[in-house]
Amino acid sequence: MPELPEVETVVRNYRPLLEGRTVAGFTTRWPKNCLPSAAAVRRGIVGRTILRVSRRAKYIVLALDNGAHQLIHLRMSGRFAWAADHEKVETPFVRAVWTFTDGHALWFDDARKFGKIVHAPDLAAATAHLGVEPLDRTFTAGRLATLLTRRARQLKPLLLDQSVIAGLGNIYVDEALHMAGLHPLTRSDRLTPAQISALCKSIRTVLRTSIRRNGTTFDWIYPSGQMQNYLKVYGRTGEPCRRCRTAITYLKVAQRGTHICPACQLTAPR
DNA sequence: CGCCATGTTAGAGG
DNA sequence: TCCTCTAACATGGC
Repeated sequence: MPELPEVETVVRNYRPLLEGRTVAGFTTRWPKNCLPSAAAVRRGIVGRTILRVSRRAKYIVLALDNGAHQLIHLRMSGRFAWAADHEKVETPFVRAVWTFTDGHALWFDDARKFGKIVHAPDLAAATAHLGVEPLDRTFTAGRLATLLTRRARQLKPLLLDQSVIAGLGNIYVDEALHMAGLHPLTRSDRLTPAQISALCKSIRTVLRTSIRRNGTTFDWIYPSGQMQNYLKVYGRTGEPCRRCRTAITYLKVAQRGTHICPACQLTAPR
């Protein structure tokens, strides 16, 4: 389910539910998801009060009252469910449950079991591998130019690399490249300053637009998003480009399904 | 059955 | 050292 806009939407929805609540218990039915271990995750959060809920890249960050943090990554199919006062909400693929001292509960449902729950005594260390936040004010055309030019990589996989830019995923990279008129196989060190500037602007616009629409909804995993109705290329193979009416084509780039308008995104590969 | 999937990472090979 | 590609994780939907 999650790229940056979807995770941001989850954070905004769950912030008022979680902040100020104290964890009474934590159980997991898939211990492999817990890092460094299920015991460490449980010990790290039971008895703690959640002070703040925020987001770093695609991680949901719970700031605890002892200075430690818990990070949750939804990966492909993770989602939260909320149970009011002692209510039973047995979702289909429950992998973990947090219970709170007032009887409420948070459920982590994750069909594919790729999601991660991480105990982080040191938040900075736990997130040190992550690159720049694309919606941060430090993400400028100049900064992007440095990131692109210091390497000679295919543009799309570079934008998906979380250690370079943190938060973009398959949908929004395709959307941003289309908006900027760039082919996903363009070499990262061969963009003109104007193209880099356009790409920077497109990334920020696409992400902000999606957050405004509560993210993209494809299936039961992530309800209530509206961005799927506004996508320009992702999932639109064979349909006409909204700009030039040329049929959207599908290709594989770095093993990921990729959607482009072959007329609007003509920049030379290699 | 075969192929697809909003993510990430380890390992092989050039 | 850097880059690219494959396989793997595990499961559901079409």
